[in-house]
Amino acid sequence: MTLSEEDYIKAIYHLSDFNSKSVATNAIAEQMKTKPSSVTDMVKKLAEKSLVNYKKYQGVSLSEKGRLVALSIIRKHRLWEVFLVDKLNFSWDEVHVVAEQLEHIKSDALIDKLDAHLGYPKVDPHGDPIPNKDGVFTKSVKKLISELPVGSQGVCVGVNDSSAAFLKFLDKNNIALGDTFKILEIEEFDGSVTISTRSGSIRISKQIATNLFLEIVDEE
Amino acid sequence: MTLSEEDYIKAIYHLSDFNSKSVATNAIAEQMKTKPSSVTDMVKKLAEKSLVNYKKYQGVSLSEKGRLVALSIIRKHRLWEVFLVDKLNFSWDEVHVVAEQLEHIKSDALIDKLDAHLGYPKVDPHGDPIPNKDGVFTKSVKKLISELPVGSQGVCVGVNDSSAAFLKFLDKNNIALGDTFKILEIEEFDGSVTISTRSGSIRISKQIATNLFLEIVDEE
DNA sequence: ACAATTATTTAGTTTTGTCTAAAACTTATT
DNA sequence: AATAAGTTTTAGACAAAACTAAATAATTGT
Repeated sequence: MTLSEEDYIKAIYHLSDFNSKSVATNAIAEQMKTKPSSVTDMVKKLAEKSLVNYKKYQGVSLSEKGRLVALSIIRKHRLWEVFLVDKLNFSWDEVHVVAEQLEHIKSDALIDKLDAHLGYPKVDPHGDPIPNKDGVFTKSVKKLISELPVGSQGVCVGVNDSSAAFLKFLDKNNIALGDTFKILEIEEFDGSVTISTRSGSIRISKQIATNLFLEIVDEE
Repeated sequence: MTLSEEDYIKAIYHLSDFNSKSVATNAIAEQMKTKPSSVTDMVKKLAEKSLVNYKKYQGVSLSEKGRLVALSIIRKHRLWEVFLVDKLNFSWDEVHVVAEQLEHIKSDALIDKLDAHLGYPKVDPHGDPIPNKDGVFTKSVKKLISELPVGSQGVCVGVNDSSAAFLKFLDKNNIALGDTFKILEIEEFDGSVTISTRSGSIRISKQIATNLFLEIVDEE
């Protein structure tokens, strides 16, 4: 597979909502920052290799084979992201660009050994699940802390309120994107929530709980 | 720089004996497994970008700019090799192919952090020196153990005698390519040599000393 | 010194992935 | 149901990096 083919497969997979539903030529063109005519050409080529299902004017969907290719690229991307954050001390938000390059390195042995070296992680630094060798992975959902039951665990991946004041509060309380939290207790009375963080457990108000998103990986 | 351009620069650097001397079109074609006419085209392009000095029919040499590009690629290649062997437990001889891909990843931050993660290694698993950010590196030489004075230190990189018997002997004595040895003592009487290995020190006969190559990095 | 050999370059194609412009098809609107 | 608007495909071209075949320069042997 060429680099360009891999990028198209990945784009189609993302646009089809991680599923196999049909995607429009224009949508792919926009995603890939290219023109619709170029997309048509490439899609024909991918159809030749039976990586996608394609009928003129009817949109494109990944074949099973194509879906597995997409998942293997995503597996590589997310493992490299874990490596960059855990081992090389990159920050949460710097890793994507580099991982976009690393995901194209061709070596099964490399990925197996990297996986082992990282301790077989289940999620990447953004809380997204890492498919295994066979493309099996747990779905994840993004939810506000206030929507979750006691016992849930996930990676903090975003804020609703991006005001300076709120971000300052998070900083003060040692809460950063990429941190893993577990919900320990929910106070009926005022809706405040006790969560465990790396540095012990803290209680956050309902207001804060409705402004912090966690990425939750379903139990398997 | 494109991938192909980087590969040409690297080939020219190797063919010019890690120097800036002139290299023949045919030699490059052979190294790159391509045709001389393709080389001419690419060399013109590299000359445009003043990465090489080129006059028709006169061969090619790297410019200072080109030499620095070559050294930065080699730096990346060798750092990745150290990573693959030290961190991912690849064996000595499997790493080259993978490193050939990894060396093209574009990110200065990545290489800096990788270097730090590896503890700023001076040599790769084959005993070859790793250039620093500015392209400065210590020259290395390959010598038989029997040619070296007491105190020398280097990485075992090859054998003269590749008979099964000799290789079996090495295995039995826990000597493998990629190991670092130091010469502790040379016995005048019979030319036998005491060397330190990972698992203590051993004495090897003159015959063996004349059949094992070490890669020695000059003191700086 | 000149012919023969070898090395190098030129000229013209090929392939991959892109582009523009025009044509063909769908969908939405009235 | 007809047309307008939007989407997708076709046709023809281009740039990068390769190739083949032919032409030209350099080197070597006698």
